[in-house]
Amino acid sequence: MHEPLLDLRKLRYFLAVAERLHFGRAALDLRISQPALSRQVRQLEHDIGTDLFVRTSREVTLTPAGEQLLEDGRHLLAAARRAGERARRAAGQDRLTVGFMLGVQVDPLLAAFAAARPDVTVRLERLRWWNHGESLQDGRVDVAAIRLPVRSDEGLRMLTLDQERLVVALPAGHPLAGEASVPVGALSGEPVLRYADAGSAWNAFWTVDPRPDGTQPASGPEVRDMEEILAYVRAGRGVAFLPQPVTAAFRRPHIAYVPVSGVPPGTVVLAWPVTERSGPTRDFVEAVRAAGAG
Amino acid sequence: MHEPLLDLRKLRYFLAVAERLHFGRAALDLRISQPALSRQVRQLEHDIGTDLFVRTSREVTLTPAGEQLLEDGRHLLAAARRAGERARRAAGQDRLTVGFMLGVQVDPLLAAFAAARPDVTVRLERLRWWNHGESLQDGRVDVAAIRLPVRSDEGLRMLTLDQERLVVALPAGHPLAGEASVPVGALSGEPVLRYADAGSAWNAFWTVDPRPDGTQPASGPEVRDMEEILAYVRAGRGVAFLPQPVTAAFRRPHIAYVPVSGVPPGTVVLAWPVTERSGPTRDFVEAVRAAGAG
DNA sequence: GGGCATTGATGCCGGCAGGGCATCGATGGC
DNA sequence: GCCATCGATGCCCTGCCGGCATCAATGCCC
Repeated sequence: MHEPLLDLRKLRYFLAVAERLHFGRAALDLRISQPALSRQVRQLEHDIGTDLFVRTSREVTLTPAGEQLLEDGRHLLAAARRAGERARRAAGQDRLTVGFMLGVQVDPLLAAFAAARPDVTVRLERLRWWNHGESLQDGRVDVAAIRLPVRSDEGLRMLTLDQERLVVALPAGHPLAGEASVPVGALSGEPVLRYADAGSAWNAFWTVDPRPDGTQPASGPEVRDMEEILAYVRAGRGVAFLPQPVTAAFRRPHIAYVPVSGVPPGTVVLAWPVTERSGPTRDFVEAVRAAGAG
Repeated sequence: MHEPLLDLRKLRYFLAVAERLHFGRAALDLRISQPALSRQVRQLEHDIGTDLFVRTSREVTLTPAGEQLLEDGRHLLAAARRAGERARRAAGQDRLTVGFMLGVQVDPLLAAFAAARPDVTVRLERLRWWNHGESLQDGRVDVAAIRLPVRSDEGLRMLTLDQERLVVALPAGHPLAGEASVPVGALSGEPVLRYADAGSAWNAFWTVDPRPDGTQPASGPEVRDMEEILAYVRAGRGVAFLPQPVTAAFRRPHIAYVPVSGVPPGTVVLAWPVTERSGPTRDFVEAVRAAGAG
């Protein structure tokens, strides 16, 4: 009884492959494995009833059907996002969704807003560094407390909330693990763990590059998950930098977090789309601004 | 890592509810259970981030967001179907998908076509009485060997292929089970099993109504599945009419199939959309027509 | 006003799809 | 001719979807 209706998730996978003409790269970007992607695309081809790619082990090409679907699929996906956004928008002015990143304290913000607009119901949504832009743009969240950097093309307005000290994750046995703080230059020989598919801006963030003292980060293994980072660190395969507040969520035996000196702090901002969506959004920003001043 | 992207299956479910404002009816129409439907709609509401219905146990109403999504969703779903169709269409003229219903022999048709157009690759797709129209319209199949009736608004051209004798499924212990054939009038007292959500035309088909001898079919339990039919028949709870060729797929102990006399035969037709899609479609029809004449 | 029918929600379970890891096979490049 | 690249395949495991049974809320009717 199952419907062979077009599946937007598979369509999104297809588009990723079609735009890069490369399964491995597309899989990285989609944050799934290459085999999973291959299979999903195959299934899409079966659902539609025609091949979309010509695959050789050296090259991936679009079939005519693929070309057509690349064109239509982009519009379809955009229309789907718009539909969700418009529905949310129609829901009215008595609700507000606030995004936040791990470790960012939102309760003061919520308290300030609740005082100003007790009539508005607030929902919370956890964001990741790689999806905050999309979430704000398509209206899944109205306003979010996130870490810099943000891409300039994301169309966000921002208000600085806080500064976060940077710490380094070291294995407990590391010579520097006991220090009260460690200058970044002392870590220049250590390979730095990086997220596999971060853009250059986020890569710079994770590796603390450039560094005020001119030292260069050594490139370490690529990871895809915080637990992977911790496993590498514990094994002595590398170190990782992260904002101090997130460490609370990842206290582990054999892992030490040591504040890093000689680097600028990270910045937490309140961000919202330039295309202001709801009255509550503006009120939230204003309430936070006022509370910050007071 | 899961995407909260709009899911078209859930959207289709939502539309069914939104148009009927009734979960139970919509579930019947979608051929899933009411609990499953309720949950899918709930999940859609969670994905989008806002309620779509106001539910009381007496009435279901759309929220403003629901109204909006009803409007946009229809277009989105239509666009999705079109996208699939256009992709198939772009695939070119060297492939043809042939639909068929259970029990219809397609090999002569395929043989005739293979002789005429050996260059075309043929795919087969099994159709059901309740989805053949959609499949032909959105191009999932190019041409299909199906049973009448078809709805006149389905925009199909047709060519008669065959006539099928009607048989009745009886429990093996039934007094008429041993007969070589049974007049339809002899069955007028028996409750007739019917599909739960068939339109009136198909309902008439399953119940053999009206009957040439003027007898009236008695209404029996509604079923949703051929196996349910057989279970009912075996239990003596009712009888069911079906075209003789489909019985081959459902031979079972304790079930007897007896030809029915005094009723017109069923008709198998080759059907294709008036908006002729591919050259191969026309060639297929022509090959079948020619073979039928020969 | 109390039983009853209607209707959507919930608990529980089984099957399957989707994703991950390890590995294979094909294809160019050096 | 070896090797690197890259998509496909085998195997497993988890989570989701759907089904059945049942519950809870709400009008209706006598």
